[in-house]
Amino acid sequence: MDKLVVLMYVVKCKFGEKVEKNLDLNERSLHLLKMLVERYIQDGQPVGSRALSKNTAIKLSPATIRNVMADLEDLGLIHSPHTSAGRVPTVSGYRFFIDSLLKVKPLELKEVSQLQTEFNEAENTSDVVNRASKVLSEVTKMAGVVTLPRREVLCLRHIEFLPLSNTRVLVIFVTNEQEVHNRIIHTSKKFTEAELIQAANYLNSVYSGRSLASVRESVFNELQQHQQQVNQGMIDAVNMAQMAFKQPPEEDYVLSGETNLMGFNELSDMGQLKNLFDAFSQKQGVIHLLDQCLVADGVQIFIGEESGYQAFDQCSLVTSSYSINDETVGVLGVIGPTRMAYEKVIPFVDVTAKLLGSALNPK
Amino acid sequence: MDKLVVLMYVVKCKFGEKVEKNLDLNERSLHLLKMLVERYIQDGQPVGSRALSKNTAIKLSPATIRNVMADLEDLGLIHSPHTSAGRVPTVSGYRFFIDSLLKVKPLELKEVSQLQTEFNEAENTSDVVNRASKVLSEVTKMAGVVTLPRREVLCLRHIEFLPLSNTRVLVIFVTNEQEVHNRIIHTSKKFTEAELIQAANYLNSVYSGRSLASVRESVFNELQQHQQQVNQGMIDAVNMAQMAFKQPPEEDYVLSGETNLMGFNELSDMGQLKNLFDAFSQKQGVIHLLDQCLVADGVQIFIGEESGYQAFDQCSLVTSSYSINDETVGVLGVIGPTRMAYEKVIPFVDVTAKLLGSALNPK
DNA sequence: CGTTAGCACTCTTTTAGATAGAGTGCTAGT
DNA sequence: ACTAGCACTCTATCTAAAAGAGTGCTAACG
Repeated sequence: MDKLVVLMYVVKCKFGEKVEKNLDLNERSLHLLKMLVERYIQDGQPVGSRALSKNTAIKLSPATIRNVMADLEDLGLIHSPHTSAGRVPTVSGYRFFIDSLLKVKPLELKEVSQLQTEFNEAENTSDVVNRASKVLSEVTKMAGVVTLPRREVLCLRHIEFLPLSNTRVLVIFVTNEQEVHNRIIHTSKKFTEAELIQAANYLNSVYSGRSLASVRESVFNELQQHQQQVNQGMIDAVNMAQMAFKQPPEEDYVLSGETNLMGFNELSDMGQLKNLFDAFSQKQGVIHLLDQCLVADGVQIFIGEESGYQAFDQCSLVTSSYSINDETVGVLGVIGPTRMAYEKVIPFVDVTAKLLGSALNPK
Repeated sequence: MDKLVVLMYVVKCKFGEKVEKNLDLNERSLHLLKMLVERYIQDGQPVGSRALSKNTAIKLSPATIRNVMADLEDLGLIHSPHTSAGRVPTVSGYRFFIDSLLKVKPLELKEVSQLQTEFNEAENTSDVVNRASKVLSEVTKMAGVVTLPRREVLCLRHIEFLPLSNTRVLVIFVTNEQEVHNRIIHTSKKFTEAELIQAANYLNSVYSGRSLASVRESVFNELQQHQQQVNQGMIDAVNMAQMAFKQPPEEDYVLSGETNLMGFNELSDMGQLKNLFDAFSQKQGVIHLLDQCLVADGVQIFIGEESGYQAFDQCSLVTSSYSINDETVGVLGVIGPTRMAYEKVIPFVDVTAKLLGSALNPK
């Protein structure tokens, strides 16, 4: 194990203002809310005033607690399923809990190093990503998701062209030492095998070792400048490179442990569950959601409807972006019921993101 | 649309002997059984004697029908969930129904040609396979599965080596005109880039255009024969080829419409469903099951526990192998509840397999 | 002898009512 | 400001009863 990672939790605080505004939310109310949420996360049952009162840390009668709870309900932080049930946190309640009340405890060194070992043997990018996803799901017993690192920052190692039928050309390129990609382009004319080899040689000599993004840029500039250059072979090569790289990188993610979600009875409504799994297999909706986490640093959390994605209404998503060489290249996270052990999941997701980043870092 | 396909249903008949043995299974009983199964497949409710009696095609009193049903129950073909419910087909009942009673109706030409169009635009193998899987699930509203074609019969187009760190070498090879594969091998010594290029050139000149299976064989023979040959470069090349190809081809399949299975209430037990989906993501169990269908021609059916795979206990699997150039290379099928419309699914799976085969056929 | 009508019986499903339990809101008292 | 007490509401559980569906058996019929 080489690098240990500094833990830092940047949790977005949407409701920061609200704390100021509602002065009636005194120390005691907050503490009660915290107790209530923690209790609910533990048991999954609506928690009543009596239950809270029995809690050692609180020496108030149920009646008093009821008054406080009525206030919290007015503020929309908790909610009663029906008259004679206890209270349950609302989305706002969870939000407030996470942003202002939750004391996240960093992982122990031992746990971190154990996590680290999961990545040690991995050979290539997709292997690392798979392991990350698997670890996320296995540790949390929920679903783990990891987006593949953005291709932009990958480093071009080698490119090659093979002629297909007609004007189609198979482009194979290797990035990041050992990741093989391929795509098919349609050229303006039919090239011979020799021409293609020559073109590849040229591109390899000029662009090998540079990032895809910079290659794309250079290629574009070169086309602009040398529009009517003498060396047609070079133009052809650059042209083909542009076609190969201009296609938007297909975004994708790796999901593990989806089936864990079938165990939670808050997700046991078959219709909802079907929606969720449909979302998983269609992918684009989830990708869109994950992309939103790409911009922010640190851990980001979507609670229930906050994600704005119907299928995730009953779920929470705890994500963190991960970086290679200080450049953010992907997102990873955990998907589970809104009632999850945030205080454990948050630091875990954070650390895993850091570890994934350094595992992907070319030494 | 170029080729139309001859339909032929070779359905394995496990219970062929039983028909002979039980002489009491006269015409009438068989017809009644047929009615019962059809009715049950339609409604999903246990069917009673009265319901069958009302059926226009049968002019028997409920009492008589009850006697017959008692016989059928003794034979283990149908079964009563409890005293006052109707009867439901057992696995044996379904088996007998499918093997001996079912009149499968071929698809209409129109339907076949419409199916055909689904494959027309597909460019490469994985695209074709994906479409096949999607079609299977969308038409049947159940889950569709297609194994990737066995690599053995693929034709080697091009091979290339790239040096990695230490003695590791990245092998890229193209099969079947445009399918790109890659793997990493560990060589006995460190090769220079020039050596690797030379090795690739040699292999390309000798083996290009041959099937992977034959390449593997030749490579093996060559190593045996020329053990102490002068040309070390050639030995190295052949050696690397062997390492690249010896690894067993990773079998895989494409699954679509799994979520359709969440809609059936015979599969609505969350525990069972979880098992099923776990099986889908672990893959090997399903692959093993599908491999069993690779040997037989035509449509094969596993009903409920017949598959011998716990997770599929509540499901039936209707499969057919598919072939390229008369060589069987893969399996495709439909997964759904045992109560499915076999008379439609069977011909559909059959035709789809034929179409997939011809879509994959290099012209 | 095969078929049918009749009937008692069994089992599930539905409905209803009663009861217990949990928790609340309100009021009055400390 | 807090608490005790109490009436009230709603859910969950249990019981009993009734309805419905279907069977198995027996005896009668052509």
